[in-house]
Amino acid sequence: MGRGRVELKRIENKISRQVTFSKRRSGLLKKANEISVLCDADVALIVFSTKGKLFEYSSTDSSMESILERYERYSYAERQMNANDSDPKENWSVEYPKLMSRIELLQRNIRHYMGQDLDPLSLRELQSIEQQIDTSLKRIRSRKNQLMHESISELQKKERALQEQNILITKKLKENEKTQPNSGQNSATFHVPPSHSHHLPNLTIGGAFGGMNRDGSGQVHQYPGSSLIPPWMLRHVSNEG
Amino acid sequence: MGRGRVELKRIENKISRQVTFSKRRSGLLKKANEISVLCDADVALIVFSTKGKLFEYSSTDSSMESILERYERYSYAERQMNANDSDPKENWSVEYPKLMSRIELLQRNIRHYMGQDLDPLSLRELQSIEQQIDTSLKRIRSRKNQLMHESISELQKKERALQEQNILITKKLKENEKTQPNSGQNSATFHVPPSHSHHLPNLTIGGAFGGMNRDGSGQVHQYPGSSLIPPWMLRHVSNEG
DNA sequence: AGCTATTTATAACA
DNA sequence: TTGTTATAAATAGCT
Repeated sequence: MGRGRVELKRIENKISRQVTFSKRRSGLLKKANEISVLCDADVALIVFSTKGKLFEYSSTDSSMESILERYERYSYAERQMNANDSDPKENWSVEYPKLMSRIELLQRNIRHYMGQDLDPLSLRELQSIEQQIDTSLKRIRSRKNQLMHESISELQKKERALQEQNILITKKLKENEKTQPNSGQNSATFHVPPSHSHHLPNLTIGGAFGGMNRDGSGQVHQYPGSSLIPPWMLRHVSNEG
Repeated sequence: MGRGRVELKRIENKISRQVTFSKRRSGLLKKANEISVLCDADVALIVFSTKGKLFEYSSTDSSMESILERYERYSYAERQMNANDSDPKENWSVEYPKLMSRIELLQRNIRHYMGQDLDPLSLRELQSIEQQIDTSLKRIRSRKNQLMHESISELQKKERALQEQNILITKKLKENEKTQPNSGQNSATFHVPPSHSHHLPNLTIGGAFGGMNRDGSGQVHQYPGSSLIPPWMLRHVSNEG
């Protein structure tokens, strides 16, 4: 919608990407709100910009947290559909305080890792946490470096492949011009055998660090024709009512 | 958009509400996908229909869970457990999965803060965690410095007090020796060694602690383990006196 | 931030 | 539901 079609791929120009983000974000939030009001649905929407800034929407009657909890419950139940322990109903008076205290402990831990609520801690404890976090930071940075290196290698590999492909195509082009000197420019344009472009697997360059899909499914949420219904949209689409 | 304006309020007709929900839902999901691809954003969208059916979308490189974790980290301060509800015995089957899923989430978070299980995280998520941890580290170091300052001040105060006491006692001793030169060794009972290393004014320990802010700006990057605190200082001294 | 020319989304209808 | 169509909305490219 706008002056000219837009390809469904990362906008490379930083400025226009940012502008588009701003505009579409407000559009998305608006639509999220509309469907929640019009159709009486609970909606939670979380958006992180490239720079890590958070934008969120949640329908009025349920706060974000309660929707997320509901989601967790839903997906946890789904995940645990198979593996069920012995009926925890029987020993709830043992389990419940246990779980609660565990949760409190974990939360306190996390707050400390986030540098919050440090006042009750002694120097010794602070030092211990400091050391732990310092180690984590090194690990995280190391992993980050690794990912970036991998990404760079991948891109370089693609680059080389493309160059080779270019050479091949150029060679073919010249051969064609020699064998069919009469056909002129047209032959050059159309005579690249399509099979060659398929020699190389999926050379999609564009998304920075693209190919780093880590969700394990290997599914790529990208579809050739933007008019088609993308695969992710088919999930959960079934008769409701 | 469509034939006629639409009021932003709940659609009363059940059928058309459902149709609208279905259409708008796919539209919303599509737009969520578009902004994530076009603008390189991380998006998580959760929609519950009136009947409680779940629909979800999350951008490619981050699974839903990891985006929610990131969200939790971001807005951690605001969240609390609703600890004391009605008797948990009644809705144990509701509470249990909730608690378990929460514990899992918290544990995953903690592992990430400890630099473990980083493999499933995307580059962007790693960066987000890195930033968070870096901030935490600064806060923790700042708090540590504050404690050490307090400790030093406290010690200096005590030192001054002891010095004054020392002088007083010495003076008294001399007076006693003048008025009662016979009593001799009695004074040894009250004798405080006058020459301590603490006599020296301006006890600066460790150097660079001056002007350290609570907010972590002006951070000194000390590495744990290398910057040692004198053992006598390790005990948290706030309650002395 | 505003302003259009266009593209999209979708409400009503079939 | 699914498809079609007339229209309302969203927004891409500029300023």
